[in-house]
Amino acid sequence: MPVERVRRRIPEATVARLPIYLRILVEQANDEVECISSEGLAELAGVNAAKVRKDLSYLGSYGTRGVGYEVAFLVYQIRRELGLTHDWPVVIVGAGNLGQALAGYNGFGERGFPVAGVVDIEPTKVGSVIGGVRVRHIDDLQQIVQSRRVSIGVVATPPAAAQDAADRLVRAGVTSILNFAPVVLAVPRGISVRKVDLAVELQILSYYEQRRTGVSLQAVGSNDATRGASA
Amino acid sequence: MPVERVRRRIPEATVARLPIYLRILVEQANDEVECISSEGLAELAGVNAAKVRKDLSYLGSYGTRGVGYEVAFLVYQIRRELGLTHDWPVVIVGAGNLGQALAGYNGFGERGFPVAGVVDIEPTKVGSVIGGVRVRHIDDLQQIVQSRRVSIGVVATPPAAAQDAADRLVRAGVTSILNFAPVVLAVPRGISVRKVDLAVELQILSYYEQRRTGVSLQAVGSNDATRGASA
DNA sequence: CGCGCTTTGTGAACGTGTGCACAACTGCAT
DNA sequence: ATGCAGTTGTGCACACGTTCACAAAGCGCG
Repeated sequence: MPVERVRRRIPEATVARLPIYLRILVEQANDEVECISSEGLAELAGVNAAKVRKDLSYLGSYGTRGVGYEVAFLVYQIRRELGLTHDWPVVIVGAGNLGQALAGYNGFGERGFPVAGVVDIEPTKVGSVIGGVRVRHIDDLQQIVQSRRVSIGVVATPPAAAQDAADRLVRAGVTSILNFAPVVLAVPRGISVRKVDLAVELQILSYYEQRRTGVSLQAVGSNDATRGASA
Repeated sequence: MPVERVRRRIPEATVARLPIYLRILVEQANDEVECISSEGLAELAGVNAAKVRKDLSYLGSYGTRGVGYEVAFLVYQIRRELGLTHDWPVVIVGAGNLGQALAGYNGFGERGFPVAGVVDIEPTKVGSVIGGVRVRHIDDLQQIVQSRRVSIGVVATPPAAAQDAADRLVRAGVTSILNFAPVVLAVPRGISVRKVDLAVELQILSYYEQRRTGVSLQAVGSNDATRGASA
């Protein structure tokens, strides 16, 4: 086997599922489970077993036929592939409702994304402490990004301010943005943007809801959520 | 032309984009724009013009060749298709950080998803008022859902409580769930679930971030976010 | 040591989504 | 009227993602 194989490209759909597998595997490890089959992991992740196997096969052949996958080893491999071997500090722009909730959400830090700073453009918000972090003025953005080596920025501003926030993040040197504002951000080539739009999610649910009650059809859609058989 | 055509199925990918188009079209209407071309809409939405045309064609042939689409009419048609002709009250389970932020976020109500109630299992949280809504005990869930005809529930609890929250929502009569907890929910067939997992989004960004810095490749992935050319 | 049970890894078929390219059509100018 | 410039609607080819189905391979037992 080659010592360090050339970096293979992993399909986007798979990349989006790896974090789910990872979370489940970590839970299993905490429960002292040492080995898991594709079937078992699939059940917990709410997906097809074949999909799990194909997804994991992109990482390499890390399973044992007739046995399954060693949990701890898989955790290590997925972490490695996702670049989670070290922390990624993030900076949050916008100290409103959402920004505060995000800063106060411990899940970020726990999962390797410590909040390096929260900034706002409003002088009245500057100075207050949320989630153990003092809010600073947006003019300090560059300083925070550079001194803390931040490469991920979170936009949690009102819609009208979002593009400006993104521009400032990019200028400060951030190369990935998670956008919570209901706005399509324009960014230079090479900058990754992902967006989370709560209203959009609700509207999608509304579509299927309406469809269900409208006619006697129960075709139900989902992103990649489970439709299990429990209750 | 048939008076009321049988309900055609709209591809999931298209359903996910319609809310984006809708938001942009409403903004355009506010700016007194009366007519827009697929090209123009595509630019604003950060997608391909052919995709816009194909998406809109699922609604029917509502454009005028050589001219474009009448903004107001399109807004009406998309609203109708998404089931946004009436409000969809939502109930939020979990009055922690996130639940409070969601309840206080006006964007929900403005976009047709008024918060019918916030519930928590913790008696100490009950009674406080957030976002103009008084937090009630989770035992009141059924009463809220039925009296206010809620069909959409939002799970904003800690991970360990999420499945229980979902079970209660389903028992109370909710048929769609938006899940913010980092947990794969098991629900009965026929219930729609969508999930928003902040840590997962960050981990996906981490993957591309790592890849970028690791080797000289700039393949950049995104959900359906734009990669515009501005700055 | 060999046999049967289990589970992986993956080729191949299928389904969904994307984007090009162009015919069909509209509206305007002449 | 006629032609021309502009834009839609869509057939088609291709890319991507999912699922099936099965050979290859490990494990344990007699």
